[in-house]
Amino acid sequence: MRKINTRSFVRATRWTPREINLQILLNLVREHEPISRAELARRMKIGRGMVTYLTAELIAQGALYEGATVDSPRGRRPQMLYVRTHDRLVVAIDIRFSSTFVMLTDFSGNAIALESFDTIADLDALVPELKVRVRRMLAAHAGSRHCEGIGLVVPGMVDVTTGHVLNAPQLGWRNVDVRGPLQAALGIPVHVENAPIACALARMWLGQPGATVPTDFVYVTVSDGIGAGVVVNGQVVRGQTNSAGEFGHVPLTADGPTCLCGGRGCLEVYTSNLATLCRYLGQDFSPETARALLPSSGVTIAEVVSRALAGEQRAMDALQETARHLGAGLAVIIKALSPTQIIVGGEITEAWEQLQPTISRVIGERALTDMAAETPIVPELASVYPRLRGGTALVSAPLFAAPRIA
Amino acid sequence: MRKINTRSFVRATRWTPREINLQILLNLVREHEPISRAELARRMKIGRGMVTYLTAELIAQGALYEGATVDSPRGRRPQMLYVRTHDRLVVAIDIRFSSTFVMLTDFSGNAIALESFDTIADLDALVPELKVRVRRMLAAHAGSRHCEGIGLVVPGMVDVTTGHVLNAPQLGWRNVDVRGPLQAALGIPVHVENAPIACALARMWLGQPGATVPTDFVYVTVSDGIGAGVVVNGQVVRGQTNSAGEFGHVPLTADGPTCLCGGRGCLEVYTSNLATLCRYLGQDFSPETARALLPSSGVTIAEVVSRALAGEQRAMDALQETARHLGAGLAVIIKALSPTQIIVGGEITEAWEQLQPTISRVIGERALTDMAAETPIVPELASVYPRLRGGTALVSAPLFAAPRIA
DNA sequence: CGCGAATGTTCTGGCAAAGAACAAACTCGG
DNA sequence: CCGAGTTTGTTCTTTGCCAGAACATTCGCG
Repeated sequence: MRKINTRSFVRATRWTPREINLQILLNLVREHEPISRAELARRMKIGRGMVTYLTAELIAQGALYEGATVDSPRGRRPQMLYVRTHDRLVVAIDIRFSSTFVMLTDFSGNAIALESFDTIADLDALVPELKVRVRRMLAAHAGSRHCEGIGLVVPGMVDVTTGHVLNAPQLGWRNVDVRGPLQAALGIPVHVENAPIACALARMWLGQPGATVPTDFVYVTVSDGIGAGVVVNGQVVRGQTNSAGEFGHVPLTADGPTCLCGGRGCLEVYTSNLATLCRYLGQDFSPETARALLPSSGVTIAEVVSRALAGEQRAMDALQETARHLGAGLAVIIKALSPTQIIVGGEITEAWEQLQPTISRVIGERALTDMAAETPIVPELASVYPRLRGGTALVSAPLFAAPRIA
Repeated sequence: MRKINTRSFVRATRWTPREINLQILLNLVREHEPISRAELARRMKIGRGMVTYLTAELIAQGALYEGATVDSPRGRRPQMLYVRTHDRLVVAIDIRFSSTFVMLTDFSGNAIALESFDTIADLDALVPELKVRVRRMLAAHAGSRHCEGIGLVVPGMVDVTTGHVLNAPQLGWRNVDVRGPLQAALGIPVHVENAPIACALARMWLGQPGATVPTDFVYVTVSDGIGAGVVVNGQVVRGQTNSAGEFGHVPLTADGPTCLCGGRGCLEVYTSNLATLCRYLGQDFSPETARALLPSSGVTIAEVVSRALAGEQRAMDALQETARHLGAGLAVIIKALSPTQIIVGGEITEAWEQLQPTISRVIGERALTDMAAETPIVPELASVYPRLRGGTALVSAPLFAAPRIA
């Protein structure tokens, strides 16, 4: 039951049913391809004539294409329909604290080329560098295929309507317009988004065909900080100030270590990769020591995880302690939003088999109901490049989204 | 940007634009009444002919009625339209731990009659009692007006699709079907809802005409426990297990007092009325002492508030301590959801002038951004009967909600 | 009383949905 | 090899709503 916002609504016109049904049809093809017109007619409960009419428009637009006919037990052989994805390209860019990744993908997220370079935090230097790399990548691999957009994923708060990065502490950006210059340099539409939200969008829009796609879930990223992308009713929650989902700064204790945010005992000071590293190195966590430790020690979180998997007890203890606190944090999310599942991304998921029991135990101790205790906690390995998949989703998802009506 | 759920979608038909535009028009009248057809045509950017056509249907349905014509500077005098509310009745029922309230209201929430009785937790005794009272109330006050539904507000988790109360600890109800028997006894449609969500719905649907109606907010109820109704994008968030919004059991400290939920240091053990009473009486909080203290001491939260307002320092200290912890809890909500506002309901709002600075200070200390720190925290006094208004909204809101499409 | 201006109603055209009818393409059995 | 049966896909007709123009109504003002 949704309330109509009378200050900002979209009235229905004579073409509204068509828009809606075109979009439903497109999504049905997306999730069931290959699929025939007759099957679409059955699923949508409309006549086959209507399907012919609607698909003709989508084919003319270039959204769908007809494949080969296929065998059937009897009767005329159906002609299969597919979403046109392989010749529509996207450049996904993932800017992280140390490295920036640039990936060329097709519309369904399949990688075509990937490169990376040391992150340049200065925008005036970053934009030309990206321009050269994107141009080169497209020249080398695009061929006749067309690049439909750039998806830029940033570790920080973003206003997606303006494309401004409001606050990205890791890059030192505050209220920076990154979309404008990049779009001007490349002449390709640019979409900017916060990393955890982008990961959530990828999960929602680029799921494996046949997999059940959740519409109410939380994607928690564990890296230098803790972030979360919240999806409710198939829509991302941004909040008034584009700062929804900051579960990383929910306090677990009133008197814990001080966090970068100024608070004490935040989830982040116990479970971020920096916190895990400090714990492994036997240091108390503080923002300063963590930043200092990172380069001087030469140990990375990936190293700690692999040592733990190799049997080093000290590394495993540090990770298990992280898992305990992470379980407490996820329990807060479950109480707040009761999602159908929580997806956890980050390097520590490589040791998921070892950490999952600990996380589940803590959630079980703290959950309010049995059903809540059984909320699936699903890992997503860093090796599938969730952020870059998110960049692709930024460009492709709007073409499949429900039309805004009423 | 919303994803279409291909397993459960509503296809558009030839009548879909009509449904949508009828609903938009109805809501425009609701929020701007009195309003003329010509003004509606301007606001909806459609021809006056279309408005005549649509309003004729709504008038035939009994949703709108025509009022008097009204003066205008020049030209034909417009004929004003109104939503039919005064002769459509609702019985709102608020079941609380000690008392149950029954109120007869019209469709826009105006009270016609109110009575209360000691709560009967036994469903087999409660239903006949309610049957007698509702029948008597309608006979005495309804006249020729028709009662369109009953809105039942319950302190606990509810599955609104089945009308079952999943868990209401204050009443000792677990998975109880309350809608079925009540509907059978009275022959009137019954809607059941959790109290904080009902309060949120009232706020969203029965706001004062002209007031800005929020579509992203959280309603926090402070009574024997702490509950929250969460509204995102104009829709209530229920979560997978109908347990979203349980911010009362978010931990503020890892080693605080034990809560009824089994956890430690929950927001609720610091800020519920029971916790405030314990603090005022100089007792440490525990679930048992709280329940025991309540009847034996003879002091109620309302009494503590009035003593604090009368100048008793001990009472004010107890309330201020509650406000500090409440501020910490609201800061968690702000970080999680970044709502446009938070509404606080409960007896302690009577002392809002004194408590608000404390709450705002704590939020300001903990907020991540300046904008988040300025999130409006709005009190709603218990004297306006927020729960009963919620009961009315349960019945009236579905008739104004956006049609479900795609 | 006539003119302009605004509101509200009626009429006509165009277009998309709905469904029936038709064409196409295949299997299977005799 | 042919026709019956079956399923897919296309075409055609009907229906009903949106859209906009034309028309009717009702007021103020000179």
